[in-house]
Amino acid sequence: MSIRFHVDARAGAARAGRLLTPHGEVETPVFMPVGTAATVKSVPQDVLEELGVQILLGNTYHLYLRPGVETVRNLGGLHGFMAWPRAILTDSGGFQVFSLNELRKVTEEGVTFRSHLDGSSHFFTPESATQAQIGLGADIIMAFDECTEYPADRARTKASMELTVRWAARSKKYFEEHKHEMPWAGDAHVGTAAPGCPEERSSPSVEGGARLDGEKSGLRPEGQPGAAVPTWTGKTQSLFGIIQGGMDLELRKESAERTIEIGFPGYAIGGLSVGEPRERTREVVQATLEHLPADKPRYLMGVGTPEEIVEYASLGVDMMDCVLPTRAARHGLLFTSEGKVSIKQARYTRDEGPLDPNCGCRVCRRYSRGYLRHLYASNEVLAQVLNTLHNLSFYLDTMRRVRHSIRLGEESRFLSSVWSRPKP
RNA sequence: GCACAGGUGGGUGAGUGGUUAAAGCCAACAGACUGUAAAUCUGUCCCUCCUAGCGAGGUACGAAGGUUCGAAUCCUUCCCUGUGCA
Repeated sequence: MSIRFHVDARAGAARAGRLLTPHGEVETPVFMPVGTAATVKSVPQDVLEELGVQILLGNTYHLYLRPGVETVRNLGGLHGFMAWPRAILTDSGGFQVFSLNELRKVTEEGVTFRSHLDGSSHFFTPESATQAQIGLGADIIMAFDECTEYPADRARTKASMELTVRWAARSKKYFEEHKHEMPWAGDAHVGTAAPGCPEERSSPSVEGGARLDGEKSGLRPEGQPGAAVPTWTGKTQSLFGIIQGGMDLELRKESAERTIEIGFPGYAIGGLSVGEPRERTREVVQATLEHLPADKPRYLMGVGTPEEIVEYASLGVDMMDCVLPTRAARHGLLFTSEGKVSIKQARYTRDEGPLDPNCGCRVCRRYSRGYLRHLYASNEVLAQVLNTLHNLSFYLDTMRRVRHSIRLGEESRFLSSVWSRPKP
């Protein structure tokens, strides 16, 4: 078994559940911080654990270019490499097919990319993208897809969606034939336990239940070098399929049906948040969810604002990821219970209050807005660290409220329950 | 005191007779950011007025005079700064 998913509470269309992965349990609905280059920019992994991050996202394209899949594999796979004991999901590089628009060429066989780092040419196919992801060793990996641009006419959307379906089948075929090659498959490749530390314990486990509320994982005793990765003998990765179809509800349905027919342990809704109006996003999400199996995790890729992730969770989405909290933080935009705060503004220069009076995160407990504004204005790296810490805390806290709310069955008061404080 | 080199908008620094209210960078101010080519990007950034525009006036390149149709740019004197020599 690779992953298991249990829905154990519902509130309207929303569901709360548990996703059991080889690297611990993930409570859903979950927000997954993005750590593209094997790092959630500016936050160390142990702090992410303390924040309660249960699963991280990494990016195949970036890691393939640097440091290279073999390097990561040799250092214990992504888990060992970045010393992250909990779950990881890697994106296939499909999104880069979209975002690196200027530097790519798509054919039936695959995509030719020009590296944004040195201009070198690389050819990605469903097979190679899957192979790379197997090498990286994330718990959940994604089929190689084409994220349809917006706007796109029906013909283009249909062609793109069908290409993604064919690629999904190829990704799965390759995966089934090669999944045993993952870095931590079986006993032979279990990370690299720290020398002289044979009793290094496996940390999160399904039975023990990953402690997600701040307890240290005991990943690596202090002063012990070497990546000690939790072992998960006999466990394998899981490959998720991705639904495309642009803004066309029929094509979304067809994409869902054909992707489900191929068969995956989880399904993602891709191709959204690419510039379309927010109402359309909601509409497409809602319509697409109807065609996804209720017993499989549903992952909405690339969203959203705090309000949006709550809304999508209420529609029945189980997993979401977004660069917004981390990137916006680095750019001085902070999400709070009282709305967005652009901490760079002059009005905060002498503000001695906390960033968010209703937030219990380490940043809000300790620092003033005036100080945060100063750090940002002074271009201090700590500004990025603290800002990211807060935004991530806010997102994670929001999702905790969502889960709690669902478990209480507060379907009618779902949103108000989550936004029990002044709404942004 | 003498000899060089300089004095440009909040800072720095281009510009050496005419699309120059004056490049670029920084600062300042505002905005954007949604499966991360992002510690990034965009806009504003002398004053006043309005019909808000590649609009109208005004002020501005140390100071004062001068040459010229026209000067930040050329000339004169003065003031100031740096360096060297006394």
